[in-house]
Amino acid sequence: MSTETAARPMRIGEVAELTGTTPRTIRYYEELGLFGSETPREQGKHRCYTDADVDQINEIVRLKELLGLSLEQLKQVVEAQAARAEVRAEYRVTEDPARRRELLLESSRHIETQLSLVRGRQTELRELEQELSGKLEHIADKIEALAEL
Amino acid sequence: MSTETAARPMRIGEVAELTGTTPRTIRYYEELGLFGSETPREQGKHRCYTDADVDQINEIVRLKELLGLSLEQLKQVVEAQAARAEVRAEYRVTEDPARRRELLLESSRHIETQLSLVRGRQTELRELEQELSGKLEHIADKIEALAEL
DNA sequence: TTGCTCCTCACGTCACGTGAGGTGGC
DNA sequence: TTGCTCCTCACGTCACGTGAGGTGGC
Repeated sequence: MSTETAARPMRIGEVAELTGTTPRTIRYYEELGLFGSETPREQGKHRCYTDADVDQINEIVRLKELLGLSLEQLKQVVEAQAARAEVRAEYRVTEDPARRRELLLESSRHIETQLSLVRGRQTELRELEQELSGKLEHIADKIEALAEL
Repeated sequence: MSTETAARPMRIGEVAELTGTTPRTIRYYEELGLFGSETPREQGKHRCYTDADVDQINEIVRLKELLGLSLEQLKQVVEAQAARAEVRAEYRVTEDPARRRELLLESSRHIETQLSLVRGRQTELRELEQELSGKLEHIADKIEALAEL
């Protein structure tokens, strides 16, 4: 996603521009716990972000805009992702193929849930598109009929 | 859209169910002027709706949900439609082919604007779908690799 | 040191949700 | 007449916008 070579730290204004949001929105998402301030930052000091944070915010914004998820629902998505990342780290150590398989299957189910939401929206949009192009065609016919007079 | 034979009048609760909204939402849209109460209804009496109102509300809800338009933007869409419907009625009387053509072209432009919004969303959803199915494939590969152990 | 961006309240807004108390119409 | 749905305020909520007044860091 990000083409940065170094993990240059960023401030909130830059992150807002990169994600098409505002500083207020980013602070609000942080307040709701939508992404983690691992390093707890002293009160009053500037927030500091990495490329990974930009990716995270971009994903949140996209799921919100395109699928119409609420921030409460997005929090659950994010928490599920974090939980799987943690377990993944554990299994990388334990090396039990059966449980690794289990974990991978759970990830699949999670992604498939999102995919079905995406496809549902696509279907609705296709229907809307059909209706609109139908209207357009109807108008085109009328214009042609006028030309033949 | 509607399969009713008679134009049976409806009350707000039924309309809410048919459009997947709530009475509150419908009253709010009316308050903002998103659809017209042609017959000005005496204070305190029940609102009365037709199948045409149901269609209108369904369209508003769909544009809002799928394209993410605000109610302010939707009001402009609705007003533009109403304006065109009025002019259309006029031209049905006057019968000037040149002006009819002009009006039809304006309708086309209006619909094309909406179509481009729909297609933009479709592109974004396709990108999201690609990413998600890419992830899914990646996981499937990993599961296969585990099976080969 | 000067500017700019950032900080934290805190109130405003949009799009409704949710009662409270009362009336309409089959 | 009884029930149900509807009515109108009016306050609450979610997802931020928008200042006000002050501090951080290149």
